[in-house]
Amino acid sequence: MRDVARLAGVSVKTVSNVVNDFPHVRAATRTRVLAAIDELGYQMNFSARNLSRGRTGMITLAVPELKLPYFAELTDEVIVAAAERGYTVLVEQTGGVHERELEVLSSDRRRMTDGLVFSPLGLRQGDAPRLEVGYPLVLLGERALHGDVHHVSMANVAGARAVTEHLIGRGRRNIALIGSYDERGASAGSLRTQGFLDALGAADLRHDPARTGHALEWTRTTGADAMRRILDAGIEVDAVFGLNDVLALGAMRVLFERGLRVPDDIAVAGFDDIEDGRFSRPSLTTVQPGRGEIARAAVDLLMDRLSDAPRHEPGTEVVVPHRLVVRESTGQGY
Amino acid sequence: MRDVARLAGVSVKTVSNVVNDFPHVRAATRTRVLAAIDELGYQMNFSARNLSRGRTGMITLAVPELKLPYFAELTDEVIVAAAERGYTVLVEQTGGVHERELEVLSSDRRRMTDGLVFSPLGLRQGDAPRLEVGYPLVLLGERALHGDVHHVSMANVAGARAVTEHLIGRGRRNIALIGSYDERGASAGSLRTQGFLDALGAADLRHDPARTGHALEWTRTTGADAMRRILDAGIEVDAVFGLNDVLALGAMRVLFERGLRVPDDIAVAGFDDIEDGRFSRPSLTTVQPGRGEIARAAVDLLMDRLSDAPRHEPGTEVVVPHRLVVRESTGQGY
DNA sequence: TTGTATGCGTTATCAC
DNA sequence: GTGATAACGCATACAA
Repeated sequence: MRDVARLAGVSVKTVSNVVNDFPHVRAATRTRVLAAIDELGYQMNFSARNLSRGRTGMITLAVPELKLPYFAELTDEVIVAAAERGYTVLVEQTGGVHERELEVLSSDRRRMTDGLVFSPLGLRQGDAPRLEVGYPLVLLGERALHGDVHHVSMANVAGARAVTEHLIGRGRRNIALIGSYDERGASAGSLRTQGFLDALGAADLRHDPARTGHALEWTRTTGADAMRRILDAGIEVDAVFGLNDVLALGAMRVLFERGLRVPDDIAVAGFDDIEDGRFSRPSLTTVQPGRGEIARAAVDLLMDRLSDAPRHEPGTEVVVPHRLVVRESTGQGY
Repeated sequence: MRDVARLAGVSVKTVSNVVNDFPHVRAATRTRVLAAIDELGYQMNFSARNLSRGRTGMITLAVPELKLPYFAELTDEVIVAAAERGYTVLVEQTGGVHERELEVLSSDRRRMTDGLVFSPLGLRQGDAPRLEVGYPLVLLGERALHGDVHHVSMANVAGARAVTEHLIGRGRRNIALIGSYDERGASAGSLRTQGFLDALGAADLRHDPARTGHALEWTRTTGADAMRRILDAGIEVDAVFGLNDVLALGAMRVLFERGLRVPDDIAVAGFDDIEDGRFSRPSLTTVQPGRGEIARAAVDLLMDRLSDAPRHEPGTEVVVPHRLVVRESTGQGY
């Protein structure tokens, strides 16, 4: 930059002004500086700028696992949303493991960025104090965890209730629940379970715990395993609600292996609306949680906290509405 | 850090030495410094370190799209491999668009990191000069593009040939090819197409171009579209080779919609071994390209180029072996 | 509108 | 082994 200044016959300050296009620079001067920059092939040093400014222009996104389609699609959208605002995203994978989630909150790597968008899985009530971090943080999930942190949440209860009501409306009475694990707290799992139970209650149905297939991780494999356990127990089942799509897809695979027809014998529904569900056989009924809006809202909230004049109160919560997507897996047969 | 030094009664340099655990620090001094660090809750400023060291400890990974399962899984593994070596990954999405791929090579965002692992899609022969970048670069794909750049490639030709031979071995003679688009160059598409044609040639079979379903993007949607076009043309087909798994899954979905049985009427195979293929109905025969090894090799090569004493020659190529994975979609029926 | 001087927090180069 | 001091390259008061 010093060289550029010399060549253009101006001071470093002026070059800096041009590069950051400050308002008060004479057109002639600017042209001269730009020419010099071009001639010397000058490129700004970000480390120096970051040191001086005290900011990095990067944010961290922490998700359980990138290979889970929901988080891959979410990350995609967060990257795009951040890019629109001139920010770069650094992706962190926690595996949904409690210890590693806490670690992310205070890790060195996190400190290389200006803020964090965090999609936790294993965080518990007792972890609330750990969320008292000294940097901009936006949580993806329910607000129950901590009052002063920005939250972006999806309509977990309402969505699960809607899809369950849909199953009931299709005449199903013995609905298996795949994926439930920790009923306490405000995890997506417990909230969706809540919505599920609400719908059953409203229809005067009781949920037989034997029709619950637990799954610590939410993957196709664990969904398949849970489905197998339920079928092996010999309990009557005429529908399956997977707490997310991959669980449902894993379950559906097992139904196929056991020679059960979907939806004729057993209807299946999931949650998340990942792309696979549109092409599976049969295609999967699900809840579209508004992934795009979530990503955008999260980045917006973080940008707001990063700005020097935040508009949002601490602990702002944005709830994104859901949409029920009915497909073949709960259809009339095919 | 200055405060820490003062509290510990040592110089800044000594604190720096302790933090970077340099060899020559007396144990007593180290303890004292660590105590001071702890008491003051000192945390190092990365921007300052980066400026001083001239490195950032971050690398960029550029992929077409994160929501494509193959790249999601690849990114996952690259992040893990980089983390093992103390590096953080910054993910860039090119959409596979030529212009944006060129842009990534010289973008400001790229310059925030020490190097680039790049998985191009639309890069052409003529772009070779653009790969003459002044920073460590590792390309994922064939070496044809540029001689002096490190490459990590999968066994595209051999893998495609193996899976095609498998289809022929199952008695299939009229194999449709889904996804071929640009036959020139050394893209994954043209190489896999090559392997496909090699296998046919070796079996004295000819490929009817009418059985080729072009697809610019490789997604489930484009795979489905291509399959529809082939079926609508009324050409005889007893097998389908999707140039990757999502194309094959999209095609399989269409076969299902048309009432064709897989594999009885039409066998289907793909390439990539993404997780979906293990749970699809039927499960998908495919080629496992060694994704984990690719990620690790790429990061290793980049680390080597980043080190002050590189062991590898410029233009080193690592070829990762493939493995054929036979599943239901080419089985004996089910 | 533009220039000068100083600070940002570390690492590196020397002496000691 | 440890300390003083100069870069590192840019931003920002403040002065002109």
